[in-house]
Amino acid sequence: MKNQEVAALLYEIADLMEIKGEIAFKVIAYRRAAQTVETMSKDVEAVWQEGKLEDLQGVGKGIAETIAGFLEKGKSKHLDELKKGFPPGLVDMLELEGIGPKKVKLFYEKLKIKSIKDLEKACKSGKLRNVPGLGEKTEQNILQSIEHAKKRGGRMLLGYAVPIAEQIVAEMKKSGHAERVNVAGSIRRGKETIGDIDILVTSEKPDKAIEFFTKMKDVADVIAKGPTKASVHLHSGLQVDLRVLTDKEYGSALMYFTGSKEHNVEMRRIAIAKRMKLSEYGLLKSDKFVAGHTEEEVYKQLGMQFVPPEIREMRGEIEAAQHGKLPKLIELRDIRGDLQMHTKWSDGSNTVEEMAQAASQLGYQYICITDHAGNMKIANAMGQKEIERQRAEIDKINKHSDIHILQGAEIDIRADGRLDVSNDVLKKLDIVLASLHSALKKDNTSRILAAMDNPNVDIIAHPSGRLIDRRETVALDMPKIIDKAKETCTILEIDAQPNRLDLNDVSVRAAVDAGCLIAIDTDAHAPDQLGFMKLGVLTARRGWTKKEDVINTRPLDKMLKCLK
DNA sequence: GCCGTTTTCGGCCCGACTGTTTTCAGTCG
Repeated sequence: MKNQEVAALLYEIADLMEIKGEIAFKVIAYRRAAQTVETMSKDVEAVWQEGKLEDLQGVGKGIAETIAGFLEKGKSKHLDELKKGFPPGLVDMLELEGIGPKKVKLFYEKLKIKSIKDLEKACKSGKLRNVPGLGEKTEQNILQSIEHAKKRGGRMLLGYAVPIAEQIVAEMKKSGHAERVNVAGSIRRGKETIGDIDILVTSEKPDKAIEFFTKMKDVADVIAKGPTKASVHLHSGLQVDLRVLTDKEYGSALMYFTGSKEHNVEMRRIAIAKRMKLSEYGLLKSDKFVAGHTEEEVYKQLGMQFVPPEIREMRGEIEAAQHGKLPKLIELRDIRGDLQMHTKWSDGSNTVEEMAQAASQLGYQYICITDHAGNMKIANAMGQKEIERQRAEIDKINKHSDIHILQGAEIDIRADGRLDVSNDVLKKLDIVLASLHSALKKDNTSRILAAMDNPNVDIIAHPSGRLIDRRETVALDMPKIIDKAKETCTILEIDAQPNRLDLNDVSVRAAVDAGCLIAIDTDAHAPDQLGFMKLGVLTARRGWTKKEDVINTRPLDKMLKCLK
């Protein structure tokens, strides 16, 4: 699949056109097309071969030609033309807070600044202040942006941001200056990584709320502070935005602040088509307030179903909501068990009994202990004798446990596609998870296909093998894997570890659409990691997953019937 | 450059905040 490459090409063209001073709508057009290609499940190359590029949303004659040229020749004439006369470091400057295309252009033309490094030097030597429109304050702000960029080094994992956001919500509630307090933004949408934290509050005393917010103990510096809105950096480098509103406009503001931006833009467009106006202050018809107290009422007034935050990504949710065809998404409370976790028998930090007790407190009916088995010494994998001893232990605990414990194992798929444990041993386990851990460059797709053909393999664990902050998705033919999963009745997993979330949202959706069954597991290596389940459910929801698509929403007997 | 329940031409989301300006451009979300 070359979708990501094509999207990157279109984004880069957009960035360069913007710096060049191209009219805004052209730039927007390229970004929209890039987004379509980036998030669609079909292979862009296949669409091109069918001659149907122009059927894609936001792709017309011009952009279709650009894409076709790129797919044909492996490089883009259009992009090469644009790059002429532009040093490669220019677009990097767009990553800095407070720097947009106009400033980049200005820096380059007036001061020959070609990179972030040049820019830093120019600020330190006070050269920027000589340019009309720029001043001393601008220099300081840019230096600070560069510092933050160095510190932050990209986006933060959802699983790490959620506790921080919850902490801030708790503080704001305790402050006495805010009545309703919510996390909005990409955290509310459950995106796997987040750029900043958005907090929304209603308050009778906005100035007090803002004051309290900008003086919280974790705040390192204040970026912006007005009567209704403020932004700060925490000591960790993370940016937090606060917006203060009245109760009346709470719903429309929550919508606005939740995003995605693209979803909001489309919603506003729909409002205009209906001769109304949508902003964070409500839905207005000739300046008369129509809706805004709740999100539900805004969607209703625009003739749509309520769209859950997790799917507000411009992936077809608007059309579905207009036709009343949104699925009822899975919820955390639907989960009845967790089918992947580790104990001291391999690389976990607690006993079977301790994990069972923790799971029991979450209200689960069953769990599956899936310690590593085979030859993976690095994960302290169990041998055949240990598997038998573990079985005896589990049987013993099950006699007095209020939660049913299954014995499973996580088995490595070797470089040649064979499993690391013999079928005689696998047969005796309740559930077998197979997954890639090593030799990730070697023909990953056929290794997974081979594993699925094994009648003992029930679940493919963390199928793509990615680690969000360290390792890219291994090269996989996901459509092939999904087809095979359907054919062999193999379950695909969403591993809910913060740095995995694997399958990701897009792949989950493709799998569910194809009729595959999903398991959402935490892969917990300690009791508190069982709480990652909510991240897995968020990812499933982002993939339009329903309760019935997920095997561990079923009671024990029905769940077992889903296995091979 | 794209697109059509207002349109095949003329629009394309909208408001807050900052820094530099004396009325606004640039940036952000």
